Amino acid sequence: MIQIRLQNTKSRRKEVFEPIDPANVRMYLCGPTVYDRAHIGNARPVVVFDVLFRLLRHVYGADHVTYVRNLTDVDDKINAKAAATGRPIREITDETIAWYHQDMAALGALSPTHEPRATDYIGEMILMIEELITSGHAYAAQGHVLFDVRSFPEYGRLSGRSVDDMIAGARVEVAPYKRDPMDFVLWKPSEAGVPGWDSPWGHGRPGWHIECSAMSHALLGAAFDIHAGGIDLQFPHHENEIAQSSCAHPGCGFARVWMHNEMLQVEGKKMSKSLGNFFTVRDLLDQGIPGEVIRMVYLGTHYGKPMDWTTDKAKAAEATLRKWRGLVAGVAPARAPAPAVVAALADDLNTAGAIAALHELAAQGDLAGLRASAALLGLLEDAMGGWAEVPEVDLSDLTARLADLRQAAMASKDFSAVDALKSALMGAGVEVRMSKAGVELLPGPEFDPARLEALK
RNA sequence: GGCGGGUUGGCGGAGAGGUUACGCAGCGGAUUGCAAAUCCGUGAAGACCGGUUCGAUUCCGGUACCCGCCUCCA
Repeated sequence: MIQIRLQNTKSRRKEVFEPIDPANVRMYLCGPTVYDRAHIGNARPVVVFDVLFRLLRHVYGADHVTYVRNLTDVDDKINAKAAATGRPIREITDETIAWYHQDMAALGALSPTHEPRATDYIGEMILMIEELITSGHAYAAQGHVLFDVRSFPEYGRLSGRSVDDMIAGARVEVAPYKRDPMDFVLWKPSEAGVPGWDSPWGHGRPGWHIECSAMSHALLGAAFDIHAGGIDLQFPHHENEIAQSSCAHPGCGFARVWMHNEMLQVEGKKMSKSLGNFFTVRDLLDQGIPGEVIRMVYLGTHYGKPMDWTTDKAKAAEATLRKWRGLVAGVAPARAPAPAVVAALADDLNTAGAIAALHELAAQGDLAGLRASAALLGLLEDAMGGWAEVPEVDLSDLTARLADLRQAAMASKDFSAVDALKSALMGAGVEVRMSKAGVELLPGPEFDPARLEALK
């Protein structure tokens, strides 16, 4: 059995991964709030932990891994969008979910085993909140239910801070009904026009954090293996999840390993709408950057480090993928990925190291191995290769013409006509290869048939 | 203010206490009418200051700078 080691945010250490049940390895990833297109920062954890999913399936068997990624379809941002556009909430969330599925599929992310929608688990959330009240970890006040952070001594452990530290320097929402400023909302009242459900505390809706606690419990149980997400979620979201789940199901342990990916920048700066460097995945796809290329760029940086999205990287990734796709075309994948690639991924998901190992395979000419290994990273798969296909064109006439011109030039020593045709061909994106053996023309990535017409 | 991450050759980006990362670009060569593609070869690094060590870019401490979270945002 391959030993997987993962950096656990909870212990701040790289630990040997030992599943609770090797026959059912369980992971949970915090998914999107569905009010708008996913931006490229949202997509990083999806791609990174898709590789983890693939690795776990490889090691424990495809039928022995359960991957849950939720869809948050109840949220004030969604409400705001509905109010601003006058559209029904369900229409907005359904549309956004469809976009999300398209965009993540374009990045080669496998579908999770389960994709629960928060609104389908309101009952479970209410039940969990009732348990928390009963056990003294939560209290109702003025239509709200709040989690009592002082009732959970470990609160703050994941993010390495104490409640007192946080209050000292933080801007916290002061509300008269809170016992402690750090107490957070489990349930809040819904005014007219805002989605709400009947509950023991009146008509209302859940707070943000409780959904993940309720859904992970429903689908993965009180204890599971891996909980992942962006580092920005470490506090407060994951901290609050731990508090809720640990108190609702004492002694179960909740998630064993917490994994967090670092943030993404664009050309060295924080991505933000105000800087004008804000991109959705769809923006990049529409610019003609293939999903596989975006994926390759993501995997070129270890997930634990900040990643910089640059157009240079996209170009480099595209060139590499094009080269590899050319090499493996028509080659059947080996039965198993190369040990070096598996070893790199098993070492805390070292995707950059794995890509280096792919380069080695390519250099050694182990194309079957390259293909099988790349698949573990979700690369070089048939389904994603459409972008790299060169158009089928008959260039035999032009090949013959160039060959004849060259033949004549060899005798006359005047190559001007040959060079003229050559540069015209290159201008049309045709790769021109001339050797002693003869002339060869190949459509390149920039191939433009329209420009070729002019040569006829 | 509190918590956390980062700083590696021209660029991107890993591992490892002592032995080539790797890729791109560059340079030299083969090949070519010239190129392209391909192949061979090659220079180049680890923010700064201390400590541990026979030896550190790798471990420890400090400094500087950058970034993130603590607040709706990933």
